[in-house]
Amino acid sequence: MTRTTSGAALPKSYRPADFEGEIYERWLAADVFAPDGGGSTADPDATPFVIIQPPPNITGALHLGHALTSALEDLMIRHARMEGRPTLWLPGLDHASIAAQYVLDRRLAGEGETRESLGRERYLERMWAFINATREVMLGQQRRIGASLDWSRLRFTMGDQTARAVRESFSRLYREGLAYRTEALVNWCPGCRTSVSDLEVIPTAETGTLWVVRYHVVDPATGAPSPTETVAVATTRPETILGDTAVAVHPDDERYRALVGATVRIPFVEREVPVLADDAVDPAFGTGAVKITPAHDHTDYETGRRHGLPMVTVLDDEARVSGTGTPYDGLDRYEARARIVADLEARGDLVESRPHDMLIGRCQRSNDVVEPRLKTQWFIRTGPLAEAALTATRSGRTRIVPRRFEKVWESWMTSIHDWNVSRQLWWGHRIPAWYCPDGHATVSPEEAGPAACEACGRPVAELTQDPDIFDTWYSSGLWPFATLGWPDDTPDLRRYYPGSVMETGYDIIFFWVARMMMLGIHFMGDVPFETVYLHGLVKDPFGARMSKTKGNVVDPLEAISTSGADSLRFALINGTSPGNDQKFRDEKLHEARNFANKLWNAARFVAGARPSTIPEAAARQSPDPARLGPTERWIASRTAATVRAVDRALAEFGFGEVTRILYDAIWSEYCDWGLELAKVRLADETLEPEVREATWWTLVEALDTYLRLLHPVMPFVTEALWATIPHREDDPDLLIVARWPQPAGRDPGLELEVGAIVELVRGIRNARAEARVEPAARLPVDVAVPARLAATFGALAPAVERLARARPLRTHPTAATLHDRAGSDGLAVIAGDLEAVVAVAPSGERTARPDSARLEKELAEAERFLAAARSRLADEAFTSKAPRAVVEGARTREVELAATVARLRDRLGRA
RNA sequence: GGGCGAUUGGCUCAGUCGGUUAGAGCGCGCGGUUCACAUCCGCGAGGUCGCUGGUUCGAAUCCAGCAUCGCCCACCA
Repeated sequence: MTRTTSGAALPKSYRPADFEGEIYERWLAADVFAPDGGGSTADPDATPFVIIQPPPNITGALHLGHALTSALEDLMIRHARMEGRPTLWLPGLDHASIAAQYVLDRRLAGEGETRESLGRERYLERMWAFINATREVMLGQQRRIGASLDWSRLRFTMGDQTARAVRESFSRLYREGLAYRTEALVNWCPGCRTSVSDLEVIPTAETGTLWVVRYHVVDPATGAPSPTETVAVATTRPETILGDTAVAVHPDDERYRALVGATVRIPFVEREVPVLADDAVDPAFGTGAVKITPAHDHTDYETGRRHGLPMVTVLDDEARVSGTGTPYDGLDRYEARARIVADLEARGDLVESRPHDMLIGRCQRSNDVVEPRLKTQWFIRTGPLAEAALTATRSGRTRIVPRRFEKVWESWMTSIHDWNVSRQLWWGHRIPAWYCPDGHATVSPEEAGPAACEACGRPVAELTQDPDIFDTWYSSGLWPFATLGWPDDTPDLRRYYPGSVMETGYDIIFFWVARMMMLGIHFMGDVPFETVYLHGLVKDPFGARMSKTKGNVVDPLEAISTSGADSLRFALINGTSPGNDQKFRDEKLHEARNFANKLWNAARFVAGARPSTIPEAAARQSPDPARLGPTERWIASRTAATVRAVDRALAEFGFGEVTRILYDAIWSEYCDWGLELAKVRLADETLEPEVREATWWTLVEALDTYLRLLHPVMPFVTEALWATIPHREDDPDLLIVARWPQPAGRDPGLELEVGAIVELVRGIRNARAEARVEPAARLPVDVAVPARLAATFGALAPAVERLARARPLRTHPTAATLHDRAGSDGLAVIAGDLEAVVAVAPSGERTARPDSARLEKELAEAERFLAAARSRLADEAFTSKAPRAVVEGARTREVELAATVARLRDRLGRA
């Protein structure tokens, strides 16, 4: 097989839209995404690297958060792939019960239909039609951003495989006593007409009303309510009065001590209920006496259970008053509330009403006010599961990045409640529980249900399946192993479980990460992933959450079409750190696009700079070590430094650091100095052709390395550019499966020497600019070059001539000979121990120096630093206690500064 | 009420296992048709690193307290 450059000239302009799609197709055709794909170059014996991604909801379009997730996960997977590890990143979609039904219901409403009018079967048909239309959109968006997902393993959480896993896992939990069915107070959303988990209830700060209501104490003698003896209670929901079954006070509350044990009459329902003492009552709030509605309030429910109170349900599924035997039956909760308040006032039992700031629980999906209700539902006992999950994080088996979230994790996991998994919806996995007319429940992993009732043996035909479905997060929690074939013992499951990194936003740590951990450990006997990497949220430029209603969303596809997927990826990753939110602005996108453009042009330059002695389709060569000058060695050394820095950042999940390092290295080092210095070498006809060839191969080598390093962040442009440079013998055809660079040796001494010369060039440019020299003018420059820099300076002199526009450039052994020869008319430049004079006026009148202001400033600064260095060195505490290297550094620094100060004073004519 | 995070030049952000002179992009000022790039090049201005105190030879970095903003958790009706 031939390994050659394509030789095709790059288009002049960087236009990502012209090649990104085509490159993705090439990756697909080469079959390089799957760990066992035909184009994989992975070492089959290496430890696989597996990314667990949150499958996006099938209903929505991708937003920037998805784009960030894809960018980060793709970065990790590409890096691991280039390291030669088999990599698995399994794509999928989540069926999102509530979200999907919410969307479809609204659509149906537009057609004058409802869930009920269609019926379960036709409704689900509509749902499948709906999601089949959206799924391609969702998957297409991930392709656009360049995600190298293994499409051969695509999974949907409503697929048959997941359905089996759901039934099997739940049956096991039931048999193990970890799943149980009971009547309990659940969060009921009247809009969605389903229960929701605690996590899906959003506490919302609102100003409501606090009503103080008087209940009449029943006279034990007459059995009638006393007209005068009353107890006042405070409530924000007067309609729940109808469900009151007690009044509670704090046991230590002197005001009410005598009342404990008494009976009060609840208005309207005329129910007689006890006054009892309970620690949960806060004597300082309201009147210090609280009405207890066990069937409609979480706190009251607990109180009710402690005291064995009756639980009276007074609201139906749509939050209408029901079954109270009062005229309020059938009224909506808020209408009933208004009537009840009015009627209380009429009776003279309304003591007061005042505005009250409080937290109201609203449904995450529909925003309706959630109503606690008693329902018979399935729960999962989380205690033992959470304990195992905590053991995993405490032992370090699974670690969380950044670490501060471990604390959040701990506190949540240690105070976790049992998980209500029943949802009164249709779109989702049906709970595999069957009930017989005698009330026995049988849970079966079989789709058709059990053969007969476990308890009484009634045949399945007489059993009825639970109408409810599972909370979406139940199947999501099975994701890391259900997608690999569980409950079957498959090769994939053995090879790719547990996963390496689970990457997601910190906002779903409890929804998803916690559930995967609990279920994964339970069913697989090991954690589902070794590392949890949490990214921050993408906010708008003002720091607000992006939302459709605010109209501040940035569409990733639009960003891609204007700036390219590479730019969007770079923009999202650059300048971010784990777990921290970021504000996204167009400027970030522009910066990223400019960087891609820079890289594009650098590669174009390299391609065009090939010496004519190298054939166009030449095989890749390493530069001949014998022909390398300081320029070439500097480029190689700095490139090696970048490889090490990037490796270090990647090892610490510092992805924002990776982009910063590469941006600086490619732009400020490789382009600004590497290419500029190399240009001079390549154009130098006095050099042997072999030397110029070595220069060019050095540029190719460095460019190759930078393209590899940048590929995980900007896969498209790097792949496109890599195709234009000669490849090594052992390189594959595509960069995506090429090898990650090995760190090469550095040459710190040479880096310092070249660095000094770079500083001199900067100094000369600065002096010229300050003195308003015509930018294009070439001026004679005399430089004093100390012996230790002589060789390097000699080699770089032609470059200094060009970059500092110095002509002629003359060197002198000492500052004394320099000034002797150059006189004192010119602009003085002091850069470390290099000193130069730029001749501005060949025959000038001896007036004030044109550069005295600049030199004075430099002197003042140098003196300030020198004084600081000296005072530090004069401090015995410093010299005795600081590490030797730090003290030595300060000494060196002092010597250098002293020399600089002396030179500057000399130039300024001071002693 | 508990917890977490942020606070660095006009803006957006890096930088903390303490150590030379705190960085970048954008913006700003001056100047540029240098044959890769005006999506560019060169030069420059601009920061007592939120406040107070402590630890230390040395603090943007560690500790304590405070302030402002944001987020998470929590059964004050």
